[in-house]
Amino acid sequence: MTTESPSQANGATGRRRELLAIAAELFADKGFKNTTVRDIADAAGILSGSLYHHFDSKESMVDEILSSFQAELFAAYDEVLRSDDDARTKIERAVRLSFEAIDRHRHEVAIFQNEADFLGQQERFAYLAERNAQSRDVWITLLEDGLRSGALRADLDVELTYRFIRDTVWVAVRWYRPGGKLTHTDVADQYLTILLDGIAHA
Amino acid sequence: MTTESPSQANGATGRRRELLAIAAELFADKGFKNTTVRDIADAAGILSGSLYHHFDSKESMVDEILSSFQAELFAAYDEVLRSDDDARTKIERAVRLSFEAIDRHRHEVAIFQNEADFLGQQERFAYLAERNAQSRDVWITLLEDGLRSGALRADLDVELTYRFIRDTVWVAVRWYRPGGKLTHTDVADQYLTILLDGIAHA
DNA sequence: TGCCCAACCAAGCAATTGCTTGGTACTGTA
DNA sequence: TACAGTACCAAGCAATTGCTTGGTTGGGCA
Repeated sequence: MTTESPSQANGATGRRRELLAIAAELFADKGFKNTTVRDIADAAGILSGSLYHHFDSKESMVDEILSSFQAELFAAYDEVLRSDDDARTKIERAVRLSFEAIDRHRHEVAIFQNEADFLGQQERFAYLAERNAQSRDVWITLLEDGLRSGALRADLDVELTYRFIRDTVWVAVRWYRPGGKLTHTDVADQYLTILLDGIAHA
Repeated sequence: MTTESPSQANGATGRRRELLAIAAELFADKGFKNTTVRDIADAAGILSGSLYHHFDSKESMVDEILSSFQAELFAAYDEVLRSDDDARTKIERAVRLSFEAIDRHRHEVAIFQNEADFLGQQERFAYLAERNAQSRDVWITLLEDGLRSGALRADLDVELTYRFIRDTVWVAVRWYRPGGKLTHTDVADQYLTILLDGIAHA
């Protein structure tokens, strides 16, 4: 069915990685559906048909991009969850970790942000919805721990707070640029200041 | 050029409004590029070619949807700016006004959120970038007034604070559902609490 | 009764889309 | 030197796309 040899079916080839990186940038900039296989091939300096030597389909490209990124991201979340830091520190770490992910994998984050809803309708991408639920579990756990320990104010709506944090953190991928004036740490510092203590004068 | 009679060229026809509402829902759900004229026509119960009796092109549909919404939204911003409320009240009003816009025009907001970057590249949609700059001006003004008056803490990065607020408010369109358990006022209340005073226990 | 006109249909065209097929150039290995 | 395997090209197909064209329907008005 596939033209890959067994030894390379895991995508370890250098050329595969290159092509996936090129595709990821285009998917992030123009959207998955709005990026053609000819766009990708042009950017790679080959003909569109040649892409099918490396990949089964355009879908399998975005699949590989998203699933490998998600695996890495959730490994990081798990480490925070399992640490013995106090509740507030865990929340801080989870926020910093997310901005760092934007810094290191902006294309992947952007694709997930823009295409998850649409792709998630297909069975092949059902794991996207699962990962979303998993992410929610992480945050709800962290926030409820914060409430219990007294680190967070008691009148918070945990579900809404989770949504606000998630939205603000991940949508930053739209404007954050690695190598720009602000580092991901700068952004995380400022956001944590506002999130924890508010913008109003004390 | 167009098949419209002079008396209906402004889009006041009932049928035009219906078709635009149908198109707006589809554009919001599936994306502009990913919605075909046949999708729109099917949802309206007509054939795709019949759409061109009402509109010049698919682009002119999304143009009409976005430009009329933007006009309404910025009229509301202007009213807040020109009021003689204090800085903190103005910020609160601007936030509430935005959640209310999501409640009343979710399709339009969603389209603007998802397609502005892509559409804005075309000259026809240059006004989207202008509106964006205009919105930034409004918020930067409000925040700087807040700093000057002492309502806001002095160590804020105004530009970053603006981005956090803008992102959190508008991305709520992804999960807020009119008629659901939470009203737009509930959401605004909770967000303003967090934004102004933070989530940490005092 | 005759006419107008908004609203729509039926059919199809040209461009673009994802993908397929059969073949070629080059490289490393036995 | 023969062979295997990677990476690619050249050409094109079937489906889908936005949009066009010429014609039909039915209600309102003089």
